[in-house]
Amino acid sequence: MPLTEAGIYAAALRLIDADGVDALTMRKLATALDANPMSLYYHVPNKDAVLRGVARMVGAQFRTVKLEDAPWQERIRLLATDFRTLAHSHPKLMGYSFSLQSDFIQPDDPFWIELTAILDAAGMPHSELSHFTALVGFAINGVLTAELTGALHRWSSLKPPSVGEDGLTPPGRDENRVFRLALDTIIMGLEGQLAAYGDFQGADH
Amino acid sequence: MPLTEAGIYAAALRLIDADGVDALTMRKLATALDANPMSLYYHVPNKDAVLRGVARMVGAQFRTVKLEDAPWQERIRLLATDFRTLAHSHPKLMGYSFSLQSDFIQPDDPFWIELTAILDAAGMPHSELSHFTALVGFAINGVLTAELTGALHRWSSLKPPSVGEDGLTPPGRDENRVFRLALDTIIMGLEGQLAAYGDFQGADH
DNA sequence: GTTATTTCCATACGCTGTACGTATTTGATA
DNA sequence: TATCAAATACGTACAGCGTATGGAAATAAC
Repeated sequence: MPLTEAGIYAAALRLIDADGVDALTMRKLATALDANPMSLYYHVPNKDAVLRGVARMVGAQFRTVKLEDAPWQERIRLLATDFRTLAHSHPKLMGYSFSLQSDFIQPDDPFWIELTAILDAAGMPHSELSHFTALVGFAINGVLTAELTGALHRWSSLKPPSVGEDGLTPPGRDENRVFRLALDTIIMGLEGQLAAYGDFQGADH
Repeated sequence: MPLTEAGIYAAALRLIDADGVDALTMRKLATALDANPMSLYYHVPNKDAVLRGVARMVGAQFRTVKLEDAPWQERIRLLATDFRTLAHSHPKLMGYSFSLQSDFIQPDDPFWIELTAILDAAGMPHSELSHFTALVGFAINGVLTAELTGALHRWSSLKPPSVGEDGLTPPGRDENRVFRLALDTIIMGLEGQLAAYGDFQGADH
């Protein structure tokens, strides 16, 4: 099978999923493709481009069910959990990609388009739409990244230094709960913001 | 001047601030310290430890004014903007540190302690305290990281694909505004959550 | 002065990304 | 089918990386 750009990205993704981003090497990648290391460079300018390409590829693969009739809160919840599922299927990549150059998601990717559409449908003023889209997207990404690196679990099961001794961390899937909590909190915040804009518009007109 | 662990971290921080994390090399670091590369290894186990050490060092240096009397909303705002200032003074480090291993901030660092105290003072139930502390911290971190990598600016000044044509992005300091917006939204969300717990408690007792 | 301990360094190894030049394969044209 | 040009693949080589290992130099203790 001949070398292709997409094939290189796919093989790189497999290696990253298996051993992490740091373990990815042009030589290992070539071996996995049964080729010479230098052969890759005809299809790809350098290693950085491979990583960006893999990130772009995964981000673009994202699909979500569109529920145009459901209330926007529900649509955001669904979008976020779908995105979370995607991130969970490539955790090693996500950790790298989000924080280091943050082009895991591109403006023309389904995630962004849908999030923009949802906030628009929620009644967000157009002048603020991109701001809030960015804000919500990156806040979710922050929590999600923390979850994937294990940080969220470590922190959220932390005893406050000198507060209470009661309430031992209950067993069970804690991270699901914290992510949901984050989502609910952001959504509540959005509701507040939208209400404020509504009031303003109501008072103005 | 003899080599010390703290001195190594300090020099590494200077190099990172100047040229970025990727450009940091044990050899360059040694040169900056006027020493042999291998001499560093007596004080530090390996390069990864250097990066973690630098991150820890900066995170621990964080200081904020404590306004115990102010309303918790104001205290969070202050804490977050103080943290943002710190992050802005070492942007290259922040981008790496947060997303890759996320121990920029440790549980015993002032940032975390103060954030926990604020949420506690706000009336957050102790059983949820660490969850919400983590959630708020990582959401803020997400937005902040996006700001430092330039992603926040790129995204928030993005025209929605097929929505409106009016409302050209006004000039001026846009990022300040988006960060503030994120903060306000999260705070509003917290208010909603706290109100819900309050209602529950009121109905229960 | 002698010894013990801490601190530093010289050499060297395996590995990395990739510049550069060349071989090989493929496809078109005659 | 023979010829040639373009597309694709590879071999060699180099500078730089992190750091294992063992010995030198400096410092402290007696």
